[in-house]
Amino acid sequence: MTRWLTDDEMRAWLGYRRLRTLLDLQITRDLAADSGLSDADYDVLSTVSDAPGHRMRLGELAAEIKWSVSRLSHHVSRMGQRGLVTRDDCASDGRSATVVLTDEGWAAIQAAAKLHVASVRRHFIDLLDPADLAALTTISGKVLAHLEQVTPPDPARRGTRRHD
Amino acid sequence: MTRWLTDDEMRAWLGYRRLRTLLDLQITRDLAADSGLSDADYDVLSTVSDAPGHRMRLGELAAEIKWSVSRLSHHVSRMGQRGLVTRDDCASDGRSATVVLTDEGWAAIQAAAKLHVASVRRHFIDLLDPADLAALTTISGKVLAHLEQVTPPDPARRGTRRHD
DNA sequence: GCGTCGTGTTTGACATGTCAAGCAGACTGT
DNA sequence: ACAGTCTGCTTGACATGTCAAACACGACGC
Repeated sequence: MTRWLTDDEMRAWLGYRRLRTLLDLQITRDLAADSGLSDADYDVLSTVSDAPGHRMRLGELAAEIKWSVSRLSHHVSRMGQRGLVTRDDCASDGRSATVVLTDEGWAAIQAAAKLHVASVRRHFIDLLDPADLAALTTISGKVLAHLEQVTPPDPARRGTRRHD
Repeated sequence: MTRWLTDDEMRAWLGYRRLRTLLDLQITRDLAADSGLSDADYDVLSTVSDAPGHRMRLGELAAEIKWSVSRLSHHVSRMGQRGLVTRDDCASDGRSATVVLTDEGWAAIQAAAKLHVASVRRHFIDLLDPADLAALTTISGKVLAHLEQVTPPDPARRGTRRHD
């Protein structure tokens, strides 16, 4: 009844799983050793630093990096204690909170980015040739097109079935 | 000085990151909804169930699934409370602990496996054609060959430089 | 035999993530 | 204008992961 994975399929799947485990581990380690930041810190800092004024609404930021709002709120508090960001009350909407990079946060992400790119190159990008990169982009494109239907990207369009 | 990522490289890297985030999220959700297991539970159960006698030394299991021993020890305790596994003292070496599947654990992984494979097919494998799968296997092969040098697979061969 | 060290595992304190309330500012209809 | 509801965020209780210390057995040298 069940269609099990063929050998080729299994190799691809296990390869992905193992890649994911080891690559993330290595990148995380490098980041911590090089810059004293966690993956989480890096995602927040780099995303906010791309936004105009180095500031971003909390909810938007959460959506962008696919975190729960609650997780982000907790994490921003911790980053606040370390002086990397501050919260700012938005003028137009009293409920909303805005995450703002401090000078220290901006310095941290600038310093980290160079080393992070080097790490990504060393352990991933530079190991692959252009055909590999193209294939990877194709693959993630196909899968993401599917997943972004299944996982409601907006609070809107809710009734999507999860099993088909 | 720093070699930033080209557009193609950036697309490939961000694609991978986003794929990793969303695919894992979806697979985890399905697993929890279908079988009441976490990813962590599934990794432990499926690995132990492949071992002869449905039993495995704690340290070996940890190495196999790339967890810290401590994490596994904690997690085995929790799984023990849920009746999925037990600890068994090894006869030959008094220090060592062995993780053994209970009948309930065996039943759980058998039931979960079918649904998990279906989920993996639905959200990943069946979206890709044979060329994609082959490319993925190539890519993970290249990267893992590198990473398994960098990350000491054994407690032996320690002095490996992390930056080269 | 018996200190000493190495190895495999457990434990406790703490960091991080999740889930379900709680809360306060904004919208809506009357 | 104000009761009810919605929305965006915060909070607290709890689950999970990490790190370093403790532990307990085994192996080795004397």
